[in-house]
Amino acid sequence: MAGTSLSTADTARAQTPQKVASFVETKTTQCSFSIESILGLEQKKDGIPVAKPHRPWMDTCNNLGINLCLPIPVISYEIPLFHLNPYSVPEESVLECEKYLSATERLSYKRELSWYRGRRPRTAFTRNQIEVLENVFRVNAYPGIDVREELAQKLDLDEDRIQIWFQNRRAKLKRSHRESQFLMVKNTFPANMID
Amino acid sequence: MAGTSLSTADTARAQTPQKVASFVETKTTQCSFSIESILGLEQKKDGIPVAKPHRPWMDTCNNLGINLCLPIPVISYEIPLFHLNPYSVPEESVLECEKYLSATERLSYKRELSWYRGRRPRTAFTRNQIEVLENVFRVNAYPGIDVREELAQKLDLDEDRIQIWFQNRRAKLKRSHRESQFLMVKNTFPANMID
DNA sequence: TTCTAATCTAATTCA
DNA sequence: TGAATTAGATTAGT
Repeated sequence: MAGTSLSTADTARAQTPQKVASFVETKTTQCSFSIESILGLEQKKDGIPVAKPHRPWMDTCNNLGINLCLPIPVISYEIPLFHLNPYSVPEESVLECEKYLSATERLSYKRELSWYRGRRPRTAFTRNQIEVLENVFRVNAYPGIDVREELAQKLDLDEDRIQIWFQNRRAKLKRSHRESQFLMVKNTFPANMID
Repeated sequence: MAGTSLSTADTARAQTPQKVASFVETKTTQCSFSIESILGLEQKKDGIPVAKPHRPWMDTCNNLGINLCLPIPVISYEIPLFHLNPYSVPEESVLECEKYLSATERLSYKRELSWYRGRRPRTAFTRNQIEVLENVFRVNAYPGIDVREELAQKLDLDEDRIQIWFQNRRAKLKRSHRESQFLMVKNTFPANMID
């Protein structure tokens, strides 16, 4: 059944199982490592190609009996099956079905599913919320708990969301600064030095 | 240059001067502004309607003198003009020039244009590179920095490209899983229930 | 058109 | 607190 999910491109690539060796041979010049060493590094898990998914939040949630009240019976019936192995299972496979839901149902369903997955549903800030947050950010990129609380109340958001938003906003600012600095340096030199 | 980190989208959002009241009054240490004053500062710029082409990457690039050494003289002449207002520039008009370029010139020009726009030129992985990446992916979908670095060296790619490739590959896997699950659900129930 | 590289952001982990 | 990283959603190039 899983095979049907693979695109033709994937299927085509899957037809060439053991050709890594040939590649390595052609690249003998700088071969101080072997693919085998990499492959050997991670032992597979029942054929599941995931060694270290780094998803700690799954640990605390994969034993909960959630989704008892999903809006659609069909789906509430399926989800417990997904529970068995979160890694090999498409957690959002059901999202495909959303097409057949009303807007309200879809939202509520998405929320349930996200919670089931152990991940906070992605917050969709409104235009106005972003606007206020940006304006505050221009003046103070490190608002204290009091400001955050006040913003939370005014914008009808959890204080946690405010906190996270500012963290990411600062990260974004830093990143852009870094990049512009980098480009600036780059541009002080002729193109043939960088290209 | 902090201002340049804000996209035009941010500017565009600044059009709902709402009352967020004076929450700052409760806090006196960090910031002595009121939200109103902050919002008041951002009453749109001049009369510019600010259309939004959604090019966030421009944030870090629209103030830099790039393309000082374009490979094609004709175009290197043109691009600095675009610089003045990247958002109001009709890219199609630039593409017009392509008709007068050879294939090689066109390619190199496109690359420069991408670079100018602040987007990295799309990397074209070779067959061998894809093959190795796929083989590693089957065993470990979440390679650490060490494996990525090693792959980068072996495949003559930036580590960043490796990282991005695995991200996109995981997304693709998820997508295909999602689809197969959807088909499974669909096949489990009569068509009239979901279609 | 399809596939996918590149980008952006919300969320999370860890030092 | 911030850097690194993940998922997920888009954008856009081939």
